Amino acid sequence: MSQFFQDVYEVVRLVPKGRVTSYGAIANYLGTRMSARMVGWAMNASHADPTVPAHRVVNSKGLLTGKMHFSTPDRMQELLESEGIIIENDQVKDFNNLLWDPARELEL
DNA sequence: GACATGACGGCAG
DNA sequence: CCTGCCGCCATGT
Repeated sequence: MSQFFQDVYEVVRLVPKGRVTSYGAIANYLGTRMSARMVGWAMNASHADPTVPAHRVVNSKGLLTGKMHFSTPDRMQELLESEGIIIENDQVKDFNNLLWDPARELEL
């Protein structure tokens, strides 16, 4: 496993329950900045690591773009709603307020 | 080795 | 508000 994966997983695991983060936020925090694709790629491999709350990772608009990669397409929404997050039309409601940006939250 | 693709993001039109 | 294009880096054909 590359250090990149471990880093991504670690950051995702730090996301508090009931909060979400975005690929771009993680990419920015890791330094890959604009290469959010790599974060998505890393998440694709997160299947091997169940300790990674991948459902808390959405795209910059709060859309559950990766829900299709879970056991069932509705699994992601289920998990999020069970944490108190409201999903509306495959999108995190009040996303801007729930967003947990490591580059911002961890810097305080 | 070239070309297409992807859990993305930002900017231009 | 919606579309299209480019950048990014690894993977599959």
